[in-house]
Amino acid sequence: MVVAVNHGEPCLLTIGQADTLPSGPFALEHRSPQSGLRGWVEHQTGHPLGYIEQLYTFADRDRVGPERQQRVISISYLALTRKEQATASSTCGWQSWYEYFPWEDHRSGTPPVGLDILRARLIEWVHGAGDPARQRERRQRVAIAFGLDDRHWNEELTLQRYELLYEAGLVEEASGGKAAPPPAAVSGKAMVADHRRILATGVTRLRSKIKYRPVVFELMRPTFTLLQLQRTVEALAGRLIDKPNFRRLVEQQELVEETGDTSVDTGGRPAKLYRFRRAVLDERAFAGTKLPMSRA
Amino acid sequence: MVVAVNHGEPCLLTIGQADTLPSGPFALEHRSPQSGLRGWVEHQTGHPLGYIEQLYTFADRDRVGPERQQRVISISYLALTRKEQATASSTCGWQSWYEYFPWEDHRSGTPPVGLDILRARLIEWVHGAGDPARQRERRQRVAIAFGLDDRHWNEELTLQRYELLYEAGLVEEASGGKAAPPPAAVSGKAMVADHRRILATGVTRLRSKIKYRPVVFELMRPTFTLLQLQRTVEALAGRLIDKPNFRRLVEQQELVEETGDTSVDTGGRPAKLYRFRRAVLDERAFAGTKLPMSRA
DNA sequence: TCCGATTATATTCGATCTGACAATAAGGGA
DNA sequence: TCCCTTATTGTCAGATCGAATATAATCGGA
Repeated sequence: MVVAVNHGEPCLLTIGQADTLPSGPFALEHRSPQSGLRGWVEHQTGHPLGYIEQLYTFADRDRVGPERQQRVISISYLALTRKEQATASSTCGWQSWYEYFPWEDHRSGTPPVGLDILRARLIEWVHGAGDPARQRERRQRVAIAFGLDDRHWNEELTLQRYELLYEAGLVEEASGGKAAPPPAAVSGKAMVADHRRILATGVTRLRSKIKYRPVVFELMRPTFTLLQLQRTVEALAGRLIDKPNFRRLVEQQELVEETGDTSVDTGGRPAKLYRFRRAVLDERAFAGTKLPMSRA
Repeated sequence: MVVAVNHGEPCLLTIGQADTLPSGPFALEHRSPQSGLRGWVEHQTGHPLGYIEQLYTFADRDRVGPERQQRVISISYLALTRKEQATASSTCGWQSWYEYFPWEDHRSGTPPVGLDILRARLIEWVHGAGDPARQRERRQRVAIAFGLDDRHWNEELTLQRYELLYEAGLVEEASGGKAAPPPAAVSGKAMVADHRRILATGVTRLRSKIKYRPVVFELMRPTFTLLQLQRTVEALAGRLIDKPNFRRLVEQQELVEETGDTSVDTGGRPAKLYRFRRAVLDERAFAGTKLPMSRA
């Protein structure tokens, strides 16, 4: 799963009909899967991968279907890069990840269209459970994941939300029969096999990671304004954050330093340009970073 | 990596000469590696594994040595259980994990014996680097990981500390030549292959996880006092925490409920017995938990 | 039975952090 | 010059956290 953010949209490198994550068997010529992945993607996109993290290893039998009895082991990775110049080729392209998870984008301030439809269908599913105990359990899981009652929307629950929708048969991949899922504009674009689940895993991981590790900078150009940085974080988190508070945290942690230049991009007062202080990668690679996004 | 805590010591299930983590190939009869692991351990210890989490998948070539050209894929897991009755058999036993990492146990209030020796040897290693730039970089890594200068000791850096010691040739596994490592009382008991590194990975993961997920309870008996709970957390974290603050956080998060009984274990006022509120596993499985251990 | 040792439990206080909001600064364009 | 837009700085109240203090209950021995 290769991620970049451009023009405020979190993008995803896909192959095929934009329904497949880049993948492939890795040969003995690579010392590790990581280096194999790195070489493959750098060759395809022409841009180096700044950050690679292992996501999860799937080794379940029957993962690729009940007919094959051989076990397939898939190691999934999350990689961050920058989408620049001519990277899209005939074999791969970039897609906004909210095409696959329309309900995850809360940056407009109001809930995305279709979220209420999903909530209603989920409530139906809750009532479809047999005994009351199971109903209560389903009801609570939906309430937490989708912010029912007066709960806050928690953007880190992407994976749990996808799993609930899958269980309720509300995404196309869950073709166990039952009722038809809502239209794609509501339930999102499907992917092959369990790729969309891997994607949800990556989104969840990334959304929690940006809060305590300085990984956002892998997605930024060498110099940037604080608002650009904020927009990138918002793109990943899928929600708006307070501008002054964001600046305060970034500055007091000394994550960035001024270049001295300013940018006059869009109308308004010119913004100072900053660069990431590479030094903190040593200082704070473990030490931790904070972002202002606890509740609300 | 199977972990339990008994009598305030974090213990580890080992096989062989207490230098090997339980492991083995898994067969097609298991639906997933998880279920294979669960069955294996439950058969050995007679106690169910409460919690299993995937740690990391190693797929590097040459991992088992340069002679074998076949790639070995190892998926490592972290499992929590309780050490009860007759679990130790002839094939496996429990070891305190601080036997492998003596420098990680700061529960006495003072730094463990031998930590200063390691620090001194690490400084030697820093000076052994060729150019000054590399020296500075090593120096900073050591300072962060081992709390040099006036930095706080960060108990979550177990893995980074082990990797530094390995790089500096101060643990037995790093037999790349060079000087002999310090005695085992200082540098800890070695394990076969990279098992000690996996262990360090698990310790790091667990120490950070207990701060935001209610996993400690998998290590507790059905009822317990708040001090027992605190001692368990301290055993994992390797440091002492403030009693009133610990109680406050546990109570205000409604993680536990009183049973009505009291315990008269050691002298002093009887302590109320509590049980874990299973309900929060649904409520807060994602929502998060907090423990009072930010800084020193 | 009284006292002190020991541990449990409850409370307080101040420093810090955080979220929400307001105010001022610096450009561009009509 | 006025106004619109964005950048940047500042304020303030509530929540949180770490540290320390105060009170309660039991046991064992004098």
